[in-house]
Amino acid sequence: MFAALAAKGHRVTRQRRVIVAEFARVGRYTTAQELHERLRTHHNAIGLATVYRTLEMLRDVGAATIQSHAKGEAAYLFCPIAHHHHAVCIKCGRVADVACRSVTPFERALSAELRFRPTQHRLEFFGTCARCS
Amino acid sequence: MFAALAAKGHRVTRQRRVIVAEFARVGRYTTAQELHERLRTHHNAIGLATVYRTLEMLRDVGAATIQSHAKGEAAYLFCPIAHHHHAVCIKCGRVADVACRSVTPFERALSAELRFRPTQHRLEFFGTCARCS
DNA sequence: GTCTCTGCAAAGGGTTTGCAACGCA
DNA sequence: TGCGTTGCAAACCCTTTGCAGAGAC
Repeated sequence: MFAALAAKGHRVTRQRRVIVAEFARVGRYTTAQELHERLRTHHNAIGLATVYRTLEMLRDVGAATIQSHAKGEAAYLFCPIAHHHHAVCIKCGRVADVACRSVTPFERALSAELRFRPTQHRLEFFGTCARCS
Repeated sequence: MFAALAAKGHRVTRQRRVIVAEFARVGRYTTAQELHERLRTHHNAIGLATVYRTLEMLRDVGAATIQSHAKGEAAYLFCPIAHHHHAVCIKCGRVADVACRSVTPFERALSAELRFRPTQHRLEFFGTCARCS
Protein backbone atom coordinates (compact mmCIF):
# COMPACT_ATOMS: atom_id res chain seq x y z
CA MET A 1 0.00 0.00 0.00
CA PHE A 2 2.68 2.49 1.00
CA ALA A 3 4.87 0.97 -1.66
CA ALA A 4 2.38 2.25 -4.23
CA LEU A 5 2.96 5.75 -2.92
CA ALA A 6 6.70 5.56 -3.28
CA ALA A 7 6.25 4.14 -6.76
CA LYS A 8 4.41 7.31 -7.76
CA GLY A 9 6.94 9.59 -6.13
CA HIS A 10 4.88 10.25 -3.01
CA ARG A 11 6.51 10.25 0.40
CA VAL A 12 5.50 8.24 3.40
CA THR A 13 5.06 10.71 6.21
CA ARG A 14 3.81 10.39 9.76
CA GLN A 15 0.57 12.16 8.82
CA ARG A 16 -0.12 9.85 5.91
CA ARG A 17 0.43 6.76 8.00
CA VAL A 18 -2.00 8.00 10.62
CA ILE A 19 -4.62 9.08 8.11
CA VAL A 20 -4.48 5.82 6.15
CA ALA A 21 -4.67 3.74 9.33
CA GLU A 22 -7.75 5.58 10.51
CA PHE A 23 -9.29 5.63 7.05
CA ALA A 24 -8.89 1.85 6.72
CA ARG A 25 -10.35 1.35 10.18
CA VAL A 26 -13.57 3.20 9.33
CA GLY A 27 -14.85 0.56 6.92
CA ARG A 28 -17.49 2.74 5.30
CA TYR A 29 -17.84 5.87 3.28
CA THR A 30 -16.50 8.77 5.25
CA THR A 31 -15.68 12.42 4.69
CA ALA A 32 -12.52 14.43 5.01
CA GLN A 33 -14.15 16.44 7.77
CA GLU A 34 -15.10 13.35 9.73
CA LEU A 35 -11.69 11.79 9.35
CA HIS A 36 -10.13 15.03 10.48
CA GLU A 37 -12.37 15.07 13.53
CA ARG A 38 -11.58 11.45 14.40
CA LEU A 39 -7.88 12.19 14.23
CA ARG A 40 -8.26 15.25 16.41
CA THR A 41 -10.02 13.13 18.99
CA HIS A 42 -7.28 10.51 18.88
CA HIS A 43 -4.65 13.09 19.84
CA ASN A 44 -3.14 13.22 16.38
CA ALA A 45 -3.73 16.77 15.30
CA ILE A 46 -3.44 16.85 11.53
CA GLY A 47 -4.44 19.74 9.34
CA LEU A 48 -7.72 19.46 7.46
CA ALA A 49 -5.98 20.41 4.24
CA THR A 50 -3.59 17.53 4.73
CA VAL A 51 -6.50 15.13 5.10
CA TYR A 52 -7.98 16.41 1.84
CA ARG A 53 -4.64 16.15 0.08
CA THR A 54 -4.03 12.64 1.37
CA LEU A 55 -7.45 11.38 0.32
CA GLU A 56 -6.91 12.84 -3.11
CA MET A 57 -3.52 11.14 -3.30
CA LEU A 58 -5.02 7.80 -2.27
CA ARG A 59 -7.55 8.16 -5.02
CA ASP A 60 -4.73 8.88 -7.41
CA VAL A 61 -2.89 5.67 -6.51
CA GLY A 62 -6.13 3.67 -6.68
CA ALA A 63 -6.56 3.03 -2.97
CA ALA A 64 -9.74 5.04 -2.45
CA THR A 65 -12.96 5.79 -4.25
CA ILE A 66 -14.97 8.96 -3.96
CA GLN A 67 -18.71 9.34 -4.06
CA SER A 68 -20.70 12.35 -3.06
CA HIS A 69 -24.27 11.05 -3.19
CA ALA A 70 -26.08 14.12 -2.01
CA LYS A 71 -25.06 17.73 -1.90
CA GLY A 72 -22.49 18.76 0.62
CA GLU A 73 -19.47 16.72 1.53
CA ALA A 74 -17.69 14.21 -0.65
CA ALA A 75 -17.55 10.69 0.77
CA TYR A 76 -14.44 8.56 0.42
CA LEU A 77 -14.07 4.83 0.88
CA PHE A 78 -10.79 3.07 1.55
CA CYS A 79 -10.67 0.52 -1.19
CA PRO A 80 -7.20 -0.71 -2.10
CA ILE A 81 -8.14 -3.82 -4.05
CA ALA A 82 -8.80 -4.36 -7.72
CA HIS A 83 -12.16 -4.29 -9.47
CA HIS A 84 -15.05 -5.49 -7.36
CA HIS A 85 -18.38 -4.27 -6.09
CA HIS A 86 -19.85 -2.99 -2.87
CA ALA A 87 -22.72 -3.98 -0.65
CA VAL A 88 -23.58 -0.92 1.41
CA CYS A 89 -25.62 -1.32 4.58
CA ILE A 90 -28.26 1.39 4.72
CA LYS A 91 -28.43 1.16 8.49
CA CYS A 92 -24.84 1.16 9.77
CA GLY A 93 -23.12 2.28 6.60
CA ARG A 94 -20.62 -0.57 6.61
CA VAL A 95 -19.43 -1.59 3.17
CA ALA A 96 -18.67 -5.17 2.22
CA ASP A 97 -16.56 -6.01 -0.81
CA VAL A 98 -18.14 -8.34 -3.32
CA ALA A 99 -16.37 -10.12 -6.13
CA CYS A 100 -17.45 -9.17 -9.62
CA ARG A 101 -19.32 -11.77 -11.62
CA SER A 102 -22.32 -12.24 -13.84
CA VAL A 103 -22.24 -8.79 -15.37
CA THR A 104 -20.62 -10.03 -18.55
CA PRO A 105 -23.82 -11.34 -20.19
CA PHE A 106 -25.35 -7.95 -19.51
CA GLU A 107 -22.43 -6.27 -21.23
CA ARG A 108 -22.73 -8.53 -24.22
CA ALA A 109 -26.34 -7.53 -24.58
CA LEU A 110 -25.33 -3.89 -24.46
CA SER A 111 -22.88 -4.34 -27.30
CA ALA A 112 -25.38 -6.17 -29.41
CA GLU A 113 -28.40 -3.97 -28.86
CA LEU A 114 -27.02 -0.48 -28.44
CA ARG A 115 -23.70 -0.86 -30.18
CA PHE A 116 -22.32 0.51 -26.95
CA ARG A 117 -18.85 -0.75 -26.06
CA PRO A 118 -18.64 -1.11 -22.31
CA THR A 119 -15.15 -0.81 -20.86
CA GLN A 120 -16.00 -0.35 -17.21
CA HIS A 121 -18.92 -0.69 -14.88
CA ARG A 122 -19.90 0.14 -11.37
CA LEU A 123 -22.37 -1.91 -9.38
CA GLU A 124 -23.47 -1.20 -5.84
CA PHE A 125 -25.99 -2.94 -3.69
CA PHE A 126 -27.86 -1.28 -0.87
CA GLY A 127 -29.61 -3.21 1.84
CA THR A 128 -29.18 -4.52 5.35
CA CYS A 129 -26.08 -6.31 6.54
CA ALA A 130 -26.06 -9.44 8.69
CA ARG A 131 -25.55 -7.50 11.91
CA CYS A 132 -28.33 -5.01 11.26
CA SER A 133 -30.95 -7.48 10.09
CA MET B 1 -44.38 14.63 -16.22
CA PHE B 2 -45.93 17.98 -15.26
CA ALA B 3 -48.87 16.07 -13.88
CA ALA B 4 -46.53 14.60 -11.28
CA LEU B 5 -45.72 18.11 -10.16
CA ALA B 6 -49.31 19.09 -9.65
CA ALA B 7 -49.89 15.84 -7.81
CA LYS B 8 -47.31 16.88 -5.28
CA GLY B 9 -48.60 20.41 -4.94
CA HIS B 10 -45.98 21.99 -7.18
CA ARG B 11 -46.97 24.61 -9.70
CA VAL B 12 -46.25 24.60 -13.38
CA THR B 13 -44.55 27.88 -14.15
CA ARG B 14 -42.95 29.30 -17.26
CA GLN B 15 -39.49 28.85 -15.72
CA ARG B 16 -40.09 25.23 -14.87
CA ARG B 17 -41.29 24.41 -18.36
CA VAL B 18 -38.21 26.00 -19.88
CA ILE B 19 -35.81 24.34 -17.46
CA VAL B 20 -37.33 20.90 -17.87
CA ALA B 21 -37.34 21.21 -21.65
CA GLU B 22 -33.68 22.13 -21.74
CA PHE B 23 -32.78 19.55 -19.10
CA ALA B 24 -34.45 16.80 -21.09
CA ARG B 25 -32.73 17.96 -24.26
CA VAL B 26 -29.25 17.65 -22.75
CA GLY B 27 -29.34 13.84 -22.55
CA ARG B 28 -26.40 13.51 -20.19
CA TYR B 29 -25.32 14.45 -16.71
CA THR B 30 -25.32 18.19 -16.39
CA THR B 31 -24.94 20.78 -13.67
CA ALA B 32 -27.15 23.55 -12.41
CA GLN B 33 -24.56 26.06 -13.51
CA GLU B 34 -24.36 24.63 -17.02
CA LEU B 35 -28.10 24.51 -17.38
CA HIS B 36 -28.32 28.08 -16.18
CA GLU B 37 -25.72 29.09 -18.74
CA ARG B 38 -27.54 27.29 -21.56
CA LEU B 39 -30.76 29.04 -20.67
CA ARG B 40 -29.04 32.40 -20.56
CA THR B 41 -27.72 31.78 -24.04
CA HIS B 42 -31.15 30.82 -25.31
CA HIS B 43 -32.59 34.19 -24.30
CA ASN B 44 -34.49 32.78 -21.37
CA ALA B 45 -32.94 34.49 -18.41
CA ILE B 46 -33.79 32.42 -15.36
CA GLY B 47 -32.23 32.85 -11.96
CA LEU B 48 -29.60 30.36 -10.91
CA ALA B 49 -31.40 29.76 -7.64
CA THR B 50 -34.50 28.82 -9.60
CA VAL B 51 -32.53 26.26 -11.58
CA TYR B 52 -31.24 24.72 -8.36
CA ARG B 53 -34.71 24.69 -6.84
CA THR B 54 -36.23 23.13 -9.94
CA LEU B 55 -33.62 20.37 -10.15
CA GLU B 56 -34.19 19.59 -6.52
CA MET B 57 -37.94 19.47 -7.11
CA LEU B 58 -37.48 17.12 -10.08
CA ARG B 59 -35.44 14.85 -7.90
CA ASP B 60 -38.20 14.98 -5.34
CA VAL B 61 -40.82 13.86 -7.85
CA GLY B 62 -38.52 11.16 -9.19
CA ALA B 63 -37.74 12.72 -12.54
CA ALA B 64 -34.06 13.32 -12.00
CA THR B 65 -31.08 11.65 -10.41
CA ILE B 66 -28.11 13.38 -8.89
CA GLN B 67 -24.55 12.23 -8.90
CA SER B 68 -21.49 14.25 -8.19
CA HIS B 69 -18.66 11.94 -9.19
CA ALA B 70 -15.87 14.40 -8.79
CA LYS B 71 -15.45 17.31 -6.45
CA GLY B 72 -17.19 20.51 -7.21
CA GLU B 73 -20.53 20.67 -8.87
CA ALA B 74 -23.34 18.18 -8.53
CA ALA B 75 -24.40 16.52 -11.77
CA TYR B 76 -28.07 15.91 -12.54
CA LEU B 77 -29.56 13.62 -15.13
CA PHE B 78 -33.10 13.92 -16.44
CA CYS B 79 -34.44 10.48 -15.80
CA PRO B 80 -38.22 10.27 -15.47
CA ILE B 81 -38.65 6.53 -15.83
CA ALA B 82 -38.67 3.76 -13.26
CA HIS B 83 -35.78 1.56 -12.19
CA HIS B 84 -33.23 0.93 -14.88
CA HIS B 85 -29.53 1.39 -15.53
CA HIS B 86 -27.32 3.72 -17.46
CA ALA B 87 -24.71 3.33 -20.14
CA VAL B 88 -22.57 6.44 -20.02
CA CYS B 89 -20.39 7.35 -22.97
CA ILE B 90 -16.97 8.44 -21.74
CA LYS B 91 -16.39 10.49 -24.85
CA CYS B 92 -19.54 12.52 -25.44
CA GLY B 93 -21.19 12.00 -22.05
CA ARG B 94 -24.47 10.87 -23.55
CA VAL B 95 -26.42 8.51 -21.34
CA ALA B 96 -28.50 5.64 -22.67
CA ASP B 97 -31.14 3.96 -20.56
CA VAL B 98 -30.82 0.24 -20.16
CA ALA B 99 -33.45 -2.11 -18.81
CA CYS B 100 -32.60 -3.92 -15.60
CA ARG B 101 -32.03 -7.64 -15.82
CA SER B 102 -29.67 -10.37 -14.72
CA VAL B 103 -28.75 -8.80 -11.42
CA THR B 104 -31.07 -11.06 -9.48
CA PRO B 105 -28.78 -14.11 -9.40
CA PHE B 106 -26.06 -11.85 -8.07
CA GLU B 107 -28.39 -10.66 -5.32
CA ARG B 108 -29.28 -14.19 -4.38
CA ALA B 109 -25.61 -15.00 -3.96
CA LEU B 110 -25.24 -11.97 -1.72
CA SER B 111 -28.01 -13.15 0.55
CA ALA B 112 -26.61 -16.63 0.77
CA GLU B 113 -22.96 -15.77 1.27
CA LEU B 114 -22.93 -12.55 3.24
CA ARG B 115 -26.35 -12.70 4.82
CA PHE B 116 -26.74 -9.27 3.27
CA ARG B 117 -30.30 -8.40 2.29
CA PRO B 118 -30.19 -6.29 -0.85
CA THR B 119 -33.13 -3.96 -1.36
CA GLN B 120 -31.73 -1.72 -4.05
CA HIS B 121 -28.87 -1.58 -6.47
CA ARG B 122 -27.21 0.78 -8.86
CA LEU B 123 -25.42 -0.33 -11.98
CA GLU B 124 -23.70 1.89 -14.45
CA PHE B 125 -21.71 1.07 -17.52
CA PHE B 126 -19.02 3.28 -18.95
CA GLY B 127 -17.73 2.93 -22.45
CA THR B 128 -18.10 4.26 -25.94
CA CYS B 129 -21.43 4.83 -27.62
CA ALA B 130 -22.26 3.92 -31.20
CA ARG B 131 -21.63 7.43 -32.48
CA CYS B 132 -18.27 7.81 -30.79
CA SER B 133 -16.86 4.42 -31.70
C1' DG C 1 -57.48 35.89 -3.01
C1' DT C 2 -54.16 32.66 -1.38
C1' DC C 3 -50.20 30.41 -1.38
C1' DT C 4 -46.26 29.11 -4.11
C1' DC C 5 -42.58 30.64 -7.01
C1' DT C 6 -39.02 33.83 -8.72
C1' DG C 7 -34.93 36.85 -8.69
C1' DC C 8 -31.45 39.09 -6.43
C1' DA C 9 -27.89 39.36 -3.41
C1' DA C 10 -25.92 37.96 0.70
C1' DA C 11 -24.78 34.16 3.64
C1' DG C 12 -23.11 29.48 4.21
C1' DG C 13 -19.92 25.88 4.06
C1' DG C 14 -17.04 22.38 1.94
C1' DT C 15 -12.67 22.39 -0.61
C1' DT C 16 -8.55 24.38 -2.51
C1' DT C 17 -4.51 27.31 -2.54
C1' DG C 18 -0.30 30.23 -1.24
C1' DC C 19 3.56 30.29 1.38
C1' DA C 20 7.09 29.55 4.81
C1' DA C 21 8.74 25.96 7.81
C1' DC C 22 9.52 21.09 8.04
C1' DG C 23 11.29 16.51 7.15
C1' DC C 24 11.54 12.22 4.11
C1' DA C 25 14.85 10.11 1.04
C1' DT D 1 20.82 18.77 0.43
C1' DG D 2 16.67 18.75 -2.55
C1' DC D 3 12.18 18.53 -3.15
C1' DG D 4 7.77 16.84 -1.61
C1' DT D 5 4.72 17.75 2.50
C1' DT D 6 2.46 20.19 6.27
C1' DG D 7 -0.34 23.78 8.62
C1' DC D 8 -2.61 27.85 8.76
C1' DA D 9 -5.61 31.06 7.01
C1' DA D 10 -7.44 33.22 3.27
C1' DA D 11 -9.50 32.55 -1.11
C1' DC D 12 -12.77 29.99 -3.97
C1' DC D 13 -16.93 28.75 -5.60
C1' DC D 14 -20.99 25.88 -5.54
C1' DT D 15 -25.29 25.95 -3.12
C1' DT D 16 -28.74 27.72 -0.03
C1' DT D 17 -31.47 31.29 2.13
C1' DG D 18 -34.27 35.65 3.12
C1' DC D 19 -37.39 38.63 1.37
C1' DA D 20 -40.43 41.40 -1.50
C1' DG D 21 -42.83 41.27 -5.75
C1' DA D 22 -45.01 38.25 -9.38
C1' DG D 23 -47.75 34.56 -10.81
C1' DA D 24 -50.43 29.95 -10.80
C1' DC D 25 -54.91 28.08 -9.72
